Amino acid sequence: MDYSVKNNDIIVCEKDFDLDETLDCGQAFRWKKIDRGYRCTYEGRFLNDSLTVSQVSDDTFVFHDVSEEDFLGKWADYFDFDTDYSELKKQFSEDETLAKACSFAGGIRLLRQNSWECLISFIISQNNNIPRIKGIIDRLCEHYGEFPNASKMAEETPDSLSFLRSGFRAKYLCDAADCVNSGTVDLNAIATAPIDEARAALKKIKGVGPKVAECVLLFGMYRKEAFPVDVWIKRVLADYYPNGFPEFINENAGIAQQYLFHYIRNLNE
DNA sequence: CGCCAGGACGCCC
DNA sequence: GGGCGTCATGGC
Repeated sequence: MDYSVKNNDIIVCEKDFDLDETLDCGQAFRWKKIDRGYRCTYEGRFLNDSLTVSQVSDDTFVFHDVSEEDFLGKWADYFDFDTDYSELKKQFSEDETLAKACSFAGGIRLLRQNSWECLISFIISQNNNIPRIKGIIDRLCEHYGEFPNASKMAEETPDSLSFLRSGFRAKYLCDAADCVNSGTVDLNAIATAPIDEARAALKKIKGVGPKVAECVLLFGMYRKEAFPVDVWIKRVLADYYPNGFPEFINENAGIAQQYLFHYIRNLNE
């Protein structure tokens, strides 16, 4: 990653990065499209932080009103600028289907998000659509003035969460808050635990099944080997990989999954 | 009106 | 252990 400081902004030159594809592909739900780019109102990976970022050309990005220290210490990490996606996609492209997926939506990057926020977000995501997921998370943040931590949410009951209009998921959110707040589920420990152990630990939370657990591992714990399988990916696996997913992808299967997901969903458009 | 949305649960056999 | 109805809510 190449960057320079200009007034109060950081100018980043980075290939294989598209803001729309990365911030609106269903891995994060709190980035809002505004006139000059995107804004995350309450928190990115970091409590009570905010950022406005915009893309001004194919490979040029402006991080507005950010100190060099904050950029290097927070946002460069959040946007995974240490990873060479060009090299990654080169590897992926040895596979025919993935080659197509990479050239279709090659600007997606895996965000390094907060694990707790991802847990809550993907519990909300079950049997739901993206606009409504965003709406529920909006109301959650608005209610507290920020994305609430587990301790705050543990004070709630399914009834007191009715303002969310999250339906049957409210009781799941309460259980998640209880588990994390009481220490029954230790997200930091899970983040570095062996992957199967981590999956089992997450699934102790009510409303967390295989798909949600995998999303929390991938999007909230940067476990790149995690591979969320939803109806779309099921379709990809059945149609293009009847003999199984290529093994050389395994350690980065989650990132490959992102390209495939975006590709298959837009295939008919 | 019915159908669907990046699923999980409970119950069935 | 796989198959299926059910679960709230809102957009189309």
